[in-house]
Amino acid sequence: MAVASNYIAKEVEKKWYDYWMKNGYFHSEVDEREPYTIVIPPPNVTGVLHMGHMLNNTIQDVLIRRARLQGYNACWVPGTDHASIATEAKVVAKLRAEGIDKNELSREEFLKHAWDWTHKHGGIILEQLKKLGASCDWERTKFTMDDDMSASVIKVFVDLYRKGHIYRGYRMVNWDPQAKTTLSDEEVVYQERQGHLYYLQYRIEGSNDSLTIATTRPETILGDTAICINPNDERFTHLKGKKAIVPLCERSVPIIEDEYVDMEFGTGCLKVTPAHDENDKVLGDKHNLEVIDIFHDDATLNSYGMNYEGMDRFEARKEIIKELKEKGILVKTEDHINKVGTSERTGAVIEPKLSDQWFLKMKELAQPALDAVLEKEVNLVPEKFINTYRHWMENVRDWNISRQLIWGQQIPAFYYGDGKEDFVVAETAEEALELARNESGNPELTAADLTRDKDALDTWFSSWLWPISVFNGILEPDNKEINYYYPTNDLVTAPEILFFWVARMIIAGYEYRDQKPFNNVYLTGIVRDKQRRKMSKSLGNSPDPLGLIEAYGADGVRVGMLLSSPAGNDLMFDEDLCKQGGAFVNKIWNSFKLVSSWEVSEEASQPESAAIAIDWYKAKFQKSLQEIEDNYRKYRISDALMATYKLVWDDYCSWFLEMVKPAYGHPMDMVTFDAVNEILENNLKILHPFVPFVSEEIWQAMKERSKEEALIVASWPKSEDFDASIIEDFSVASEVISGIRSIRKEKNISYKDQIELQVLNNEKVSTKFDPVIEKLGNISQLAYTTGQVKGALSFRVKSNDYFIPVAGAVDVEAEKAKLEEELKYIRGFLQSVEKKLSNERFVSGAPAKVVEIEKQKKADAEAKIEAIEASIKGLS
RNA sequence: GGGCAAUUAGCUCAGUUGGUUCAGAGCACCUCGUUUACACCGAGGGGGUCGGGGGUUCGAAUCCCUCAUUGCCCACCA
Repeated sequence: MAVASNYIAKEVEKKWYDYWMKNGYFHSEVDEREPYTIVIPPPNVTGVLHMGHMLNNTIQDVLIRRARLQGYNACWVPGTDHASIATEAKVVAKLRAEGIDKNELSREEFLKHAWDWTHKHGGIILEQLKKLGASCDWERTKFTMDDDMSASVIKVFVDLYRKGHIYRGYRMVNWDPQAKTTLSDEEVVYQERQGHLYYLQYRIEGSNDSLTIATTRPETILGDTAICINPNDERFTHLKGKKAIVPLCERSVPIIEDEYVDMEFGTGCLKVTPAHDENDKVLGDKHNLEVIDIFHDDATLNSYGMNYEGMDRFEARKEIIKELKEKGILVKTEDHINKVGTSERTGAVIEPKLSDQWFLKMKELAQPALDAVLEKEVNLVPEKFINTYRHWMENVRDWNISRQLIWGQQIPAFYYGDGKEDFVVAETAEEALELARNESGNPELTAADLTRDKDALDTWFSSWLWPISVFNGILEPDNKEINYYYPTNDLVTAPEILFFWVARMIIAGYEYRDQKPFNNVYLTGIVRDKQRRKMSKSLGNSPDPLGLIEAYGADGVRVGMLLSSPAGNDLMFDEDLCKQGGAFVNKIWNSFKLVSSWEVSEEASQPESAAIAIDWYKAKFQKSLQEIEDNYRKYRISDALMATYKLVWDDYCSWFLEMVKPAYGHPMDMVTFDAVNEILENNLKILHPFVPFVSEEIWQAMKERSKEEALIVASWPKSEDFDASIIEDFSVASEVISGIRSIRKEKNISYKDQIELQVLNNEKVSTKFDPVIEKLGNISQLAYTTGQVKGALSFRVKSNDYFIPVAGAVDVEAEKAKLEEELKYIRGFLQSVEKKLSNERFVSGAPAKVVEIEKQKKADAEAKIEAIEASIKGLS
């Protein structure tokens, strides 16, 4: 078969991806084989591929391809997430650019725009994954807003409500004023910002006295409903029971006492704003304080803002500071670093806000999920995340699941009256009406009397069902797919979403399947740049993944990603790694070109060197295979790759192929050729998970190949016992060859010129690899000698001396000096061993085995010294 | 403030229960090299008192204490 002379990744990769797709190799159906399942962490439907996805999905593809080769029914379910807040924000921005205000649209109209947007931009990311080589079962592609997925979410909501796990409550929540929705605690990112601490003077009612409080948010004084002091603070005893006047709005508020107040901080006086601070809310509840919310939903001031009404909170802060300064109320200003909560999605500064929201009680639900991880039912890789997981699960707080958004599953709660509690929860409007009639005692209610809750559910409230709902296990809990594929095997994701997603999937798994959702969770690191900065769009430090694939090939990029990514450690991404990956791919390709260039002849007989090489490589392959298997078992993917890399590059290319390479102009014998092809096939199998494209290309181009039609569905090599002694022998032989090389180099003897090699064999053991040494050293004759060879250059391997006669070029003194130096080193070594052995405490304290080893070392050293001394004698 | 990790060659990292092969790998670097696949190559080489200090032990990169530095998570005192 003709083989292209240059490896062009781009053409090759497209060709084989299409071929795999056409033949349905990625597709899985329930059958009698054991399943191996991965569900993809669904990326944002309108997102584009970033380096984190590259890493993540490369690992998943390696795992799934290996499982496929091992004969499992491998199923990798792909899909996307509707990402309610992120997508809705994009749609709102797009509409705004077109001059359309979201608030003027009906729910249905907005949804139509959102779906249009989703259809237009959705799925780009999945197409990008194909370029990477991801062998997902595309026929199973799911979207968290698919009808059945949404139905599952609604069913679960209703079920949890009826079980009493979901409640509606008026709580302090994280409010994103830009998206005008609440966020869960996990969606708030705290950032350190340089701010100020403002000292403000409050008058004491009915006196000329005043007190000073410190605040970082002076605009919130308009919502103050108390001043709080520590009852133990003697500085303020005289203020007890009095009232203070809030500046600007001149409201009279009580001075309350609570030990919560830190006497050391600021002035020891705290202003209490229950509507805008969680801790103040707690104080407010405890002391029955009035709650004054001074903001609109978009964080502009409302009527409590007086003449600042309608002004944005930050603008208002500036103006209020100005006014306070003018009026002499602002006593002083200090720099102060505070942590500001921001929205993970929009970046807006979060405003604590009181509102009616839906919550899921977590404590009880979390227990089985906590136990599962602690008892290693579910393994976290690396294990260090168990601690973090436990800490979170033990302190889990109720989950705010409602969002003031349209894009998402609408909460199935229906209001039938004016009261806060006049609602029912049901999967359908019909059912809701039925329930409402019962609850209200009014059989006259009609569908028109019901109003559905406007809020949508948090996106994670759909993703937490993902491993179940992709197999329709919520709606049809007994269907054959869920029973077959669930629990899945491995989940590969970023540690950032351990709580957002992983923990909640485990919770849902136990609640709805009474079983874990996956056996293992592989937590990848965060992809950072060389300066350890997290890769991000805003920093512009993230390379374009498709550009990398273009430049180095998908195989090259995959190798690059994996070369330095131990589980759980951040990955310092460097494009050079992709370059290295590309070089590896090229090496593989060229080694194949070499093999395919050989002429083969029925008449040729197998050289001894080739037979030995084959025996050796098979043993070496088995040894590496065991290492590789072990690395996979421990999820040390980069180590598995490195072991494969070294086996192929060093052992196969640098040694094996050189050993079996036929002499110039000579054909290769059939026995060797068949063996080389068999070896090549096995190499390709272990390479395939890492470099699927080039390996398939070679597989398909091989002249001699097995019955297996495609590498992607071939069978993983079997582990066998191997002969360790031949590997030992080889390592001696390779040292001998190195010795020959260095002498050739030293004396500038071309490899074209044959040389003689004589061995003074002190152990009287000949090496199996003599024919190999002869071939690779281009030795005309390898002879054994009983004495030192004069007029020759020499080197030593183990206790044997090797001599290469070189006419008139021997520097006896230099040779002698070399040996003397070696002698000196060994004597020093011997001394240290003897010292150890003469130490009574060592001999009696250490295990016999260890003492034995030391004794052996001593004997070896002594033998070596003797041999070298003999050599020196022989020289002169 | 609380908790958890980490600190080994210029870089990224291995080093399982303390003791053969324990000071390693890959890359980078330096020297040399057109030997019939590949310069995305080949052959050699340099480079670390295993963060500092102390302790346990016959013996410590490995166990204990302490200090330093870094990272992450949680909490969020105005």
